[in-house]
Amino acid sequence: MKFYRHFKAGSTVLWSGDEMPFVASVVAGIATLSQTMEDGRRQMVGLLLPSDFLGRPGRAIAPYDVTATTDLTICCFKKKPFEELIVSTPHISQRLLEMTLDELDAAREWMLLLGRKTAREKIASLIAIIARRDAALNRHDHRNAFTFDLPMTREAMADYLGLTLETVSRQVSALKKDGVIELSGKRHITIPDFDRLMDETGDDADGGPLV
Amino acid sequence: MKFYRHFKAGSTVLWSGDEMPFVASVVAGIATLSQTMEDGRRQMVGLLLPSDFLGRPGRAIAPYDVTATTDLTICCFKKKPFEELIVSTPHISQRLLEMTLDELDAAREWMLLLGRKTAREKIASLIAIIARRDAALNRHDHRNAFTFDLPMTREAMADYLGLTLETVSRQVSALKKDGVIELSGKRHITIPDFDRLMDETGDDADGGPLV
DNA sequence: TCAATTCTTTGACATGGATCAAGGAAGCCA
DNA sequence: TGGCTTCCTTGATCCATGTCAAAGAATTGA
Repeated sequence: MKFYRHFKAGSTVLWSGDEMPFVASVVAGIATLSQTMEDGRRQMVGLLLPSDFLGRPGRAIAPYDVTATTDLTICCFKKKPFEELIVSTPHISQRLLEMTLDELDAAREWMLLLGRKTAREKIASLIAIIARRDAALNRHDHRNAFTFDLPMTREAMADYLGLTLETVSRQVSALKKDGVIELSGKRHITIPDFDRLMDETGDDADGGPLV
Repeated sequence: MKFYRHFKAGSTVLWSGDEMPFVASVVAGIATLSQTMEDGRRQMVGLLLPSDFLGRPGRAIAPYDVTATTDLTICCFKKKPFEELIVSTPHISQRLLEMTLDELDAAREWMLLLGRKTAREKIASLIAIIARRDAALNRHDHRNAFTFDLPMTREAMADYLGLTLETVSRQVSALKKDGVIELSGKRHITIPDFDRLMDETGDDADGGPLV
């Protein structure tokens, strides 16, 4: 009923439209959900981190492409027994509800970004989200300068933000030139002043992204 | 524990940041969820139709502006007793989970629209969504020409689609000029050929929006 | 009936980001 | 070591959409 699967960084877990006889939970690594239009335009619509849930009780077909962006381990449950488990164990659907509501909030924050932010604000927002997540994981203090790696290519950033990779590259360079971020290599970022970065995101000082 | 509230079309149900001591269910009418940036840029992030749920167990502060776009009736439950109800009645959180997953799918479809579609595709998509909903409500057949009213102003369409109202107006005029839609007055639309409209949305023939 | 208001259309122009194109830098493996 | 390959940067140019402005419908209320 329960088994593990591993995927190499860059490989595809599921294609949109695939049969999907299980639900799963991310154990380690990062996966993305994305949609692709017929002519190749692609938009990332979700990010799965460890403990996040993949699939949906009562749905047999994957609605999105699922890609491993890092090496990935997921824990799969056959759908039938899982659906029975949900009915018999009320606590599970309550927990699932909590997680889904969090994802919905994240999706809506993201809609504001996609619909209304400038390219520069989009980049600053993404860097702030990643920085904040990293800070939470590693118990850094937001207020001090700190350093982390971007876990994605410029192209993946573009797919996330609804931009082209050229625009991503240009705006990252611009933020660097303006001293908002420091870059060493292509992926390694230092943020000298987190408040300065936040000013560039366009978000209110208070009600920033909920992710 | 349970009480009804009414709102006039155009009035605000809640401001983002408001205290929100209840959860609610839409009984009649349409409400929208939107976010506004400090400089006034606004993005609609959700649409509440009858039977949709508003609020979240375990959250006291509204994260979005909620606006009645038509006359609106909602049925409110005090939060405390509702939270107890969820724990004691497993079926409710299962139902809530279903609804939230549907909203999440809709939000992700919308993210593709916001991030990657052209203005023309956005307008066509919105008209198709409204048309499809109307067809479902009134048991029309998609295949024949049919007619309905846009339930929103050009400005609301712009907030929905991440465009300006001028661009909305221009693209509606363009679709009219090209014979994809017919307009009488500002809001009354006839679709002579639904497939033709679908071609303009940029969506695959099959896996169209799930809403 | 005539303002006054709100909603919408249309035009002229500006611009942010896309597109097209070239080349640099880093990693990989023979 | 050197040549692939992948990823990234930068420049030149174009165009879709935004911005600013004016005026045309439709609706409302006096």
